[in-house]
Amino acid sequence: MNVLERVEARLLVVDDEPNIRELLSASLRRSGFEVVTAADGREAVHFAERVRPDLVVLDVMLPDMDGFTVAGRLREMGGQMPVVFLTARDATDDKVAGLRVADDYVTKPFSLEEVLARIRAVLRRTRGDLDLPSRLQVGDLELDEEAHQVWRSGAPVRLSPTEFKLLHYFMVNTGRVLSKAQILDHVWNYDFGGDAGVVESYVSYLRRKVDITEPRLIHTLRGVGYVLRLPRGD
Amino acid sequence: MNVLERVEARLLVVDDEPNIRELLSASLRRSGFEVVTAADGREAVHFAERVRPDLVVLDVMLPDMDGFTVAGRLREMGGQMPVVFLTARDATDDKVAGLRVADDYVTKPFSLEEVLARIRAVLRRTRGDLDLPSRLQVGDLELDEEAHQVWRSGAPVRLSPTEFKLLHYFMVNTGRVLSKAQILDHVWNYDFGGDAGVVESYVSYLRRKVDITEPRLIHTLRGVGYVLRLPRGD
DNA sequence: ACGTTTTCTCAGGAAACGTTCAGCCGGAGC
DNA sequence: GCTCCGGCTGAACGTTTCCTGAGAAAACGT
Repeated sequence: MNVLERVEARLLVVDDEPNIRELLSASLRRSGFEVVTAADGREAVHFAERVRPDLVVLDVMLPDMDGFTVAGRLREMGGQMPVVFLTARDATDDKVAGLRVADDYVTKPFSLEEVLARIRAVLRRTRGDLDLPSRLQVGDLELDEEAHQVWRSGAPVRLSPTEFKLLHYFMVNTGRVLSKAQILDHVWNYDFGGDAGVVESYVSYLRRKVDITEPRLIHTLRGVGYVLRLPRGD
Repeated sequence: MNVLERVEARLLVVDDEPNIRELLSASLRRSGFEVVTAADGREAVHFAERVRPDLVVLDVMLPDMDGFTVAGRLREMGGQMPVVFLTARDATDDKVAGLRVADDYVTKPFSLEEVLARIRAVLRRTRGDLDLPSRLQVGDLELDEEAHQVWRSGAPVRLSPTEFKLLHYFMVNTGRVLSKAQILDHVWNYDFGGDAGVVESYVSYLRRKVDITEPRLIHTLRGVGYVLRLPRGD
């Protein structure tokens, strides 16, 4: 029922920066994953052998060995663990080429929603995991993650990338109150320095595009945050 | 059965200000938690190692080391103790960024109800603790903590943040008489300078919004305080 | 290189909220 | 029955929070 109370899968997170490592593992744990972390390639291989994760989140740049090398070792181990790479946005060509061996990749600085979406998509593909639906629905509002498309009352709605990510975050957390800080942390890149004002703007855009008809789904809770839900009368 | 007679969990409270430390630990003990306190980072790590708390309440600003550093040491210890940070409201950007690795955080000056709510929410998430229900019910009055919503006789009721906190405090203490001073201490921030008159106002607001129908749940005990309960065979 | 889309900031205005206070009410005690 | 006292509530105030439109800068597509 509640995404937060179920272990979706076991993940191995590999990054040498403690901040990124903790940011990711805390957030993934909150989303219901079981998480083991490693700080370099040696540790990564060691833990992968021991805990047999369902998926590995792997930074390309590691102090002791290349991320691709680590990925190779993991493949040699069998068990075909899928890999999601983390890479700098300005990666050089040879690195981009290497990414082809990955099941997916995310560029730094990322947003948590981005990473979560990729992880879920890969798990869906490799495990045929139907517990992770690609289509979300609340009332007559529908969102298809794979098709990257949204409908309200059957009519398609055009959203910008940020608007889409925000709506997706709302729909994954239907019925749960989200503070502006929480939204900022999940939908915007982790290096974003701005304040919560931008969240207000985007909520305003979203309402104009997908919440002009009754019943209203996006509700403001003054001094607390926002929540997406059907009004419950019963 | 009584929340006061059961040890809910073992907590470690870390703050260098003795006032805050005592305020928190006394209140948490009264709520059924087992509490150990520490005044700085060194002590915190030491006690965490010895008593293995289920959760750590950690001030970001400590005399010897940064709260995030302490949190890092705690994670290295394994056992994945969740951390609730305490921070000043006007925290600078880099500190806000650090808060993303926290399981939750509360800004100073806080109210005791706020801290308790966050602690319970985190314990619910990390331990799947169903002894700590997110939904409270007294008669036909219902309150959902997560959804931040209230119903009376099935009909949703809109409450301001203070009204919600006050009702929550009443419902957690159903059947127990609460003095105005007690209510002030728990629901309002600890630096609030006003008098108990504001409690009378808010009880009045609450009655108007959630206690207009029979049977009345909020009762005045002249010269003593208030109590929320079903009338017993009156 | 050009126009378009997207993202973010800012500021005005509107609404909700917190707090105080004064006048009223009703029960308790004399 | 009268007086006190504690409690109730409506009004008023300043403050906070939120919404939205306008605009600048960056990214994007052609």
